[in-house]
Amino acid sequence: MKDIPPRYNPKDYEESIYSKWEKSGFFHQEPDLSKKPFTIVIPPPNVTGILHMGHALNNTIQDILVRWKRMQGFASLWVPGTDHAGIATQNVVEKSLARKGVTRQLLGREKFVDEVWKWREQYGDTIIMQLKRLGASCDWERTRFTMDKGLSEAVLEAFVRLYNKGLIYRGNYIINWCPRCQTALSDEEAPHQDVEGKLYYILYPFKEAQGDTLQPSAFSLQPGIVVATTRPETMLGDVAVAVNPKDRRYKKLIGAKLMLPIVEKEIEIIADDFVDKKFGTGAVKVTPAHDPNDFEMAKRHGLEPVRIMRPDGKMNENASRFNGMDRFEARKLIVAELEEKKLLIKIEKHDHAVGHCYRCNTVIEPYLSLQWFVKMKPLAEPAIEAVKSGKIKFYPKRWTKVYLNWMENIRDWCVSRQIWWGHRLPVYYCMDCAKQASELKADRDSLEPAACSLQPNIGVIVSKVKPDKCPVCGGIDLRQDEDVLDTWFSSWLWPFSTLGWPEETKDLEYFYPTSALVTAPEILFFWVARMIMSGIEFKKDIPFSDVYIHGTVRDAAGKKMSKSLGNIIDPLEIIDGFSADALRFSIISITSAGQDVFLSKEKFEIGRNFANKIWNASRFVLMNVAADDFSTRPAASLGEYSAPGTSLELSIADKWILSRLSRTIDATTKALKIYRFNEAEGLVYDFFWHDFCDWYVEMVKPQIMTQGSGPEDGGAKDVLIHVLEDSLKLLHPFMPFVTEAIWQNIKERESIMVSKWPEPEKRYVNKQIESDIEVMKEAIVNIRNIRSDMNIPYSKKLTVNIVPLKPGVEAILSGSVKYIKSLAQLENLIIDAKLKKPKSSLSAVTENFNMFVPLEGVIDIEAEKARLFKKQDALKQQLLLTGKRLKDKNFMGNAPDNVINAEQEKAEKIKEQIGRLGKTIKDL
RNA sequence: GGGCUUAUAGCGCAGUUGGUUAGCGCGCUUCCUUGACAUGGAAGAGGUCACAGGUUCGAGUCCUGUUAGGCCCACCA
Repeated sequence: MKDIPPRYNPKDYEESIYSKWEKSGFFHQEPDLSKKPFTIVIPPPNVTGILHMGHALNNTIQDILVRWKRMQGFASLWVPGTDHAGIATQNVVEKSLARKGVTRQLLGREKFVDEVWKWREQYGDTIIMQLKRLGASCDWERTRFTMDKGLSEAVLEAFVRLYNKGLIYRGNYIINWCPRCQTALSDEEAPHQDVEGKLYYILYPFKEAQGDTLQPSAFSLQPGIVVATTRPETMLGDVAVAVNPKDRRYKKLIGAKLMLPIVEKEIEIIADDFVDKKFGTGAVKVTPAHDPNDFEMAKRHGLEPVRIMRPDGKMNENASRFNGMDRFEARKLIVAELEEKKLLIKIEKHDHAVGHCYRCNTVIEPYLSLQWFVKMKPLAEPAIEAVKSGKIKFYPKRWTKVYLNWMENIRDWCVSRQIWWGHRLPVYYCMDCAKQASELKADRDSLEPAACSLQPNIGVIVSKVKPDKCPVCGGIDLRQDEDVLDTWFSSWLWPFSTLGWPEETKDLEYFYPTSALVTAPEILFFWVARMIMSGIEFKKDIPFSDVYIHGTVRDAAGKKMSKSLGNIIDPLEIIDGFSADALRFSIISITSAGQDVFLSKEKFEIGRNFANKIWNASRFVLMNVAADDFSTRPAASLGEYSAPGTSLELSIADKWILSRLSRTIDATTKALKIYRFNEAEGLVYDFFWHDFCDWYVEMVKPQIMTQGSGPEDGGAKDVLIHVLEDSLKLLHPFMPFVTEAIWQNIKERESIMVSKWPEPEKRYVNKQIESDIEVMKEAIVNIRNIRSDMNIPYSKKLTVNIVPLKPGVEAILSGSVKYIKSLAQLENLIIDAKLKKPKSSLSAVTENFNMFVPLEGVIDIEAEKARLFKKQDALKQQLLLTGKRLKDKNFMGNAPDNVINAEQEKAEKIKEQIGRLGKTIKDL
């Protein structure tokens, strides 16, 4: 037997165990027709990312599932990988180039993309390597990247199929534009944030003075109409002012001409139902190129949009003397000018939600531009049905509603991005056709205002490979679209693209649809909903049946962990300081079904302490059971001990722990099935620590340590081995390293990772014995309690008399005399219904029994009495004081009720204590 | 504005379909280095389950309302 240190030192094991698993090929899974598949796909982390606690939680959960299913005999596959994170990665590489004084424009597209690939070669595996430290049992041979050849093929295939089905179109619409990244973003990529803004009230004068009657009655400063806006600079692009047709204040003004200040352009007052009479002044400036509502309104009224900004957020030539100025700078100057001209009526504080770029947090500009969109309604319908019908289930359930609500109000998806890193659109423009249409500009690396009126579909060829010539005119001057696709356009294919789609591979056939998806709520819309739609569209089947959504990891103050807040707890630091098992165990223990997780470093002590407990309990078994026993007395043969007619009857303790084990296996497995990870973990924790260590090991210690191995120990060693092994198996998905370290320590044998998940054994379940043991524990706890009260050390053996009060109790206690004697350190235990209270004895009463502990000769009765009298006197003094206060008119008249109540309660408690002491003294 | 979610011991949280005495971890008090483990063991103190109603034989759990947090969505300029 090896020397086992009394501390579990993770550093001695984690690395070597992981590489052993990897070398043994345990992570790799091929289709295996003799087994059922269990498949999960990793939510592909951003390739620029580093492992944060959200990942740690997410991947721990996935690893628990995969390891559990693997042990249950499933062909358990976990496909890892990363996505290319177009904007984020491009930003990172641009930043590092900037340090060398190089811009991407200087480099040119091709060379820049080369640079990004180089970067990804160097750093792209960081997060994958970090997952290994966590113990993740992914099939690394299958690691995929969204820019891989196969996955890129899938992207083109999907795009072309959707286009041919009429589900992809190109058009001029208001999209979310990030002036810093200089690209369009989807609605999901431009989350709204509340900001403190201002509402500017601006007077637009009538073209001519038209007499007093036409002056708006509420605003008599000058003849004109007052509009309210949060973005005054956009007035340069105004084409009208709109009022509600039912608004009595303005009814007569409809059709009147206004002079747009600063620009000095004539615009008209139009009527539109969209306008809310109650907001602002009830009159809205209409800026179709910079506001989605205004865009729609202008369409209804046949007004041409005027774009006043360039892609970088600076004003353009339509902004006259503000040309070239930053949008916020222009805002200031325009406001100043309006004020000077006395056209600025007032400024109000106005808090509202403004879109921000999810990559760089720049304020989004709603911007009219020519982009590619996916028509979502037709895709959403079957995806809604799949969830409504229960084919796809969310855990916890409540996310179903969130999903359905979003899907039912889904809007088209802008998928083109004006960046270089990503899948270039499989779209080609025929320049000859374009010339004929005269307006088309296939070369659109700058979004000039003229592009607004492009006719979208002339000369457009969508094809996976570049065609030789234009199918319409035969022209050979074809140019590919400069844009790339949204990264999520590749991620949404992940469940099947990683298995080989569009080819019909064996993997795809066997592993698709996958079993479960584990993810954070943040990407429900980005990713989960879209995967469901793409799965049904391209594979004609749902991508997964279960979606488990875990909580968001926050710091102890409830803030989301983020680099900018500096409240990050680095998982790798925790692994180094506490162990991977501690990280895994702790993070699961504080994560109840889908609730957010509040983290602080101390919480990892739970896991570290438990790992150490497992280590030491196992150490005890290993030190007392010969290595041979593990093979010569296999746990599987346990059953025969309890078979009738055998000489080796199991003891009550053995039967009890086997019953508890069996029920723990059952409950744990059930909890895992419904994704209640913390419950499953808690069950094993309680069983192992409190049933097995605190009671069973203590109960069998004497016979294990005094007798040799073999049948004469009454089977306890077999039970000990059996329960330990099953416990380790139950713990393995949660704490893979420590359980494997022990497993390998027991003797040379195969990994616990591929051992069989325990089955509950009905024949061991015995509720009667479980409740009997509770009575025994009650007796022991009561004796210990008296010891504690009287300060009697364990070295002093006691004699205890018990009077059973209920039928059956005598038998129970008589059957466990040896346990009570050893666990409570008794000289003698007398169980007799006719016993009377001996003198100088303390008693305990429960519904099952009366207990007397004679203390004559054990302690110095007189000295103890003296000590208790002294204590009682002190309490009496206290009571007197409290009583005085309660009679004090001054106190009672002035003190608040709660203080008086507290004082009264205190008095009651002291009285009680005095009473108890009095009884003890009398008993002695 | 719509939706979701939370309120249980000093702190952080469990408590599945209503059912004995409401649990766990940390912290606290007292004791113990006993032959697996002080990252441990034993004993203990500590709760009007946010508030107000209601349903029920029975409510921490279900319903309604109130209060206070948190999150997500949303085109009132």
